[in-house]
Amino acid sequence: MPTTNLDRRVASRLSERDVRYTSGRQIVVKALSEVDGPRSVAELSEIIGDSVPVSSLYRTLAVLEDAGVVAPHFSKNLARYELAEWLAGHHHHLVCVECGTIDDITMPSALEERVEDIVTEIGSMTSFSANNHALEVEGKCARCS
Amino acid sequence: MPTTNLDRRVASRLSERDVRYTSGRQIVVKALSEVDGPRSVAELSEIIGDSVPVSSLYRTLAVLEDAGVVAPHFSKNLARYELAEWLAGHHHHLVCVECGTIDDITMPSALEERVEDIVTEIGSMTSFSANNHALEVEGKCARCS
DNA sequence: GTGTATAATGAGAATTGTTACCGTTACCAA
DNA sequence: TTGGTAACGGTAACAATTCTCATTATACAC
Repeated sequence: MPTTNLDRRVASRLSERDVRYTSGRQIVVKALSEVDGPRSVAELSEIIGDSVPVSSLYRTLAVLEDAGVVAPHFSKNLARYELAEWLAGHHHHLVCVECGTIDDITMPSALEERVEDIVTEIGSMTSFSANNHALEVEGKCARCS
Repeated sequence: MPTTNLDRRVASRLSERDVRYTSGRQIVVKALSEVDGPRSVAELSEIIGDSVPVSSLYRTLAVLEDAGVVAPHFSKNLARYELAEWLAGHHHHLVCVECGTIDDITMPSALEERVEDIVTEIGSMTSFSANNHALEVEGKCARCS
């Protein structure tokens, strides 16, 4: 019984693929929607509690990734998941090289346009047809500085 | 006894830090210099053979990473290492969403400067101290288009 | 509703990549 | 040489992830 708008969008995506939107999966999607960056299984488990056991968390994330609902991000040998861009909006990442935490950053449109221009130029320089991009900024987060 | 130019540069970097450039370390650097992308420990071990045992490979890569000679790249829960940018040159990645291939791209300096400007502005917008960036361009490579 | 086939779940075992440990070996300086 | 320290290599420990399989929930046909 999807309630929020996000739930409805995810439900429709999953039903297209004959994948059930079970309560455990809803819990995971909700948890991901309430944080501001990719989260590891351990972090999600901390947030969610034991209503979704770890083994199910892994399976659920694999299913959601397969359906294009979440996207993985790897750092320091740890997979972190976030809602796919068609759900969460286009954004970039601030990656802390100290603690590995990743924060989302949505750039002002002026800045974003400049990134898009650069990507377009790369496309015209190469035989590569670009359709998306990800700018990862590495450095130290406020806590680690 | 470093022989190649690369060896000399690495040797000097390591000696600055009082880290020895042993033969095992030279073998690893040589192996990385002869491939065209990041390689995992398993892949390196395959290339190198058992002249450098796996446990030493891990330690060697950790030492070299610490000294800034190699840089890790994570995907699918696997660390892959490549020579650091000051040895291999700063570059970005073209990621093909069809076949998964990652190609390096070195951008013209004018374009690169524009990326750096954007990263600098992001830094000044946030409490994040940026020191590097990675622009991953997603799309279709020539073969898959 | 009831039955049935199938998808999803949950607990733990197994696997895999990585790190830690520790006795041995190689190197450098006196 | 010799003594001190860095590096090595084999193995055990570890942590993240995947697999297994018996159980439970769900959708669909009747």
